[in-house]
Amino acid sequence: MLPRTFFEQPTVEVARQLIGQQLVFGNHQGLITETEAYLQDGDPACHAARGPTPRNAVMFGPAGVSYVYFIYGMYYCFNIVTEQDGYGCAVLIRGMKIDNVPYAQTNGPGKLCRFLGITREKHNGIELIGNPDFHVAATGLTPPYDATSRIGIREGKEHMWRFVVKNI
DNA sequence: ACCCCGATCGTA
DNA sequence: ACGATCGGGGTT
Repeated sequence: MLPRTFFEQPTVEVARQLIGQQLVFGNHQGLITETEAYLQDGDPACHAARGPTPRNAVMFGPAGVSYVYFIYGMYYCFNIVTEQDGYGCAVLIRGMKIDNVPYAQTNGPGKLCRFLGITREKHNGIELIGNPDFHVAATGLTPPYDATSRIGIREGKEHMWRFVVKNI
């Protein structure tokens, strides 16, 4: 299981290194295939860019905790908080490959939450460190990946902070 | 109290 | 490339 110190690293580095690691959620487990980094400072696309609000509060807490938000009136997105306590940064988990599950069901942030059953009501602010039911485990894999602009944002497209495995 | 718009998805 | 969709966050 990845320690808290892993998630306390710079957010872009965490997003990179999460590619190929194993996400465990209840009965389900799979390899993370796509991530995006969101930074408090100098990143207007980040929910925490304008300071703490009820929605983004957990982003400002300790690293290694889940941040789940509701979007477009019908989808949830799952993030893992990064950096030191007090800094509003996180990595959005955009996709994972689960054995015997068609990738089309887990290859987007909304689809992934829908498949796993992740909701803000139940899964926002969950501690992932030392949690056997919900955590990220090291695989030792370092698969090749592409770095691209992030999806669905207006500002901050100049940052290549989306990471996707090359061979799915 | 309310308005606007979004870290999406599916189809064209 | 674009339209559907709609709850709720953020500001009034």
